[in-house]
Amino acid sequence: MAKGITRELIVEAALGALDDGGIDAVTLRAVATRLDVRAPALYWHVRDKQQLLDEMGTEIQRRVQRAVSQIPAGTPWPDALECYARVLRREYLAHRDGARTFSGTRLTDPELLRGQEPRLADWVAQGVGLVDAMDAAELVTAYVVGFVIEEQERAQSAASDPDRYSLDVRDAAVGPDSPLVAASGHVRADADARFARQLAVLVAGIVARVGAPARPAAERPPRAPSAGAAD
Amino acid sequence: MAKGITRELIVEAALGALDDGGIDAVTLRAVATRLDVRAPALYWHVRDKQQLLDEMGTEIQRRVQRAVSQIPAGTPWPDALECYARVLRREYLAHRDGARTFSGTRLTDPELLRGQEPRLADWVAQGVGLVDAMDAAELVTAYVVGFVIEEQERAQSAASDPDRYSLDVRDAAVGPDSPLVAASGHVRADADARFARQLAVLVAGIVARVGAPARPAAERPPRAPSAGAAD
DNA sequence: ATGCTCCCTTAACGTCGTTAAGCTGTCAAG
DNA sequence: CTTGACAGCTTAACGACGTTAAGGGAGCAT
Repeated sequence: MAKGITRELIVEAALGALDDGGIDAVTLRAVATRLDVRAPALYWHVRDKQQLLDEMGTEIQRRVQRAVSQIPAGTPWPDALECYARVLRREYLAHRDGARTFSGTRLTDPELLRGQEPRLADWVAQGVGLVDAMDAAELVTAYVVGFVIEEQERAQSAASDPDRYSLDVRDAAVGPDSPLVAASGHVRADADARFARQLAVLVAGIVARVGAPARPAAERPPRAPSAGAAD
Repeated sequence: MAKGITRELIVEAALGALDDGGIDAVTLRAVATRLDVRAPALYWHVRDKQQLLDEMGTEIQRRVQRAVSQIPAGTPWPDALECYARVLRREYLAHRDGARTFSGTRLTDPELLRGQEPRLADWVAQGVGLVDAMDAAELVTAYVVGFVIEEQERAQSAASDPDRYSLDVRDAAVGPDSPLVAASGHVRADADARFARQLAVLVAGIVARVGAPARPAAERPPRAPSAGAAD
């Protein structure tokens, strides 16, 4: 890899290190090595490690917004909201420890705030109040963050200690006196199904509060778009 | 502080260090100093730092369960669910970086699993299916985790950099071309009110899905209990 | 007295984020 | 063509971290 470091390359290398070894592997030395450079060189482009982490979170947020901006204007807002949730989960799941690493990061790019305007305008045009729209987005965001944190923690634990989340071990730990707790471990579906179910419940609650959109809803909510395209 | 270290004392000291300086201040040396002991002494009682963190998360979870177990049996499940959410948020907020630190920790005490049995039995007796009950608890848990992570991150950023979340700075960053985004920063209520609103929407969605409980609901959901009492 | 076990100590290793100081190339001004 | 400035990287080093190795000393059973 040739020299000529930029902040974007550093973020990219850091995301690569994250994917390979999780958050503990994102060290300045490791990132620098990926760029064929010594660790202090990074300080020319980045104030400190915290800023690098913020920059990583901001980049992920940019990808989320890029995907969400592909949802056609006029899409009934409950469908758009669900689509946003799926996109957010997908981008978090795409990187090891993604939810822990990227959630609650301070955005470094005001463009990401401005980019919310068209969607917000679309929702208001559909009759959603500003407070309701914010509550809806915040509610869904918080849910996705919490869900994926748990999901990735579980997946990582299962990888490092296969016994940890096996049903047999769980049954033994629970013991014979708690049949419902024991059974609850067995009806646990795969994460995709649970996420879809719970998200539907959540959105239904929001619709009940705000009122269904004026336009007729599409038959099926749109799939999560994959990438690219301007706003 | 006299000698005679125990695992419980270590966890207590670690929680103290967490409150004083946040997650970065929870070092084995700092915890040991609080107990008037050298860092390697901790390794006699704890396998490694990860186990200490797990033990801290487990202790918090124990406190949550202790508080939740005070909700009287027969309480309509939507009220109990809301109460659980408030208790969880309160316990997370009680410690700096609480949500980040305690969420997704591997529980070290199977008693915490068994302790869910009475509540689960109560809900099933009220006509809630097992899958619905798990979805409800998981949904609420994920929401609280995500909400409080954001809440604490914001509070901490505001403390270290007062400009960061001021409305003036935000307005300047957003610029004049995004009136809705700008306005959305101004209608943002305090965290308690937002949490209450969003939680009500969430629980309403779950009730709509599961069906209201057979018994008549109490007029007001019970307050979050404060501490103590056996199961 | 002897040895055993528990609990703690000192010393040290390797790695981390970060800073200081200096080297090297590019490029504009003289 | 020389000179100086400056961007962009280097090596060296600091203190703090998690963790391990080795050993010391109190208490107690033999």
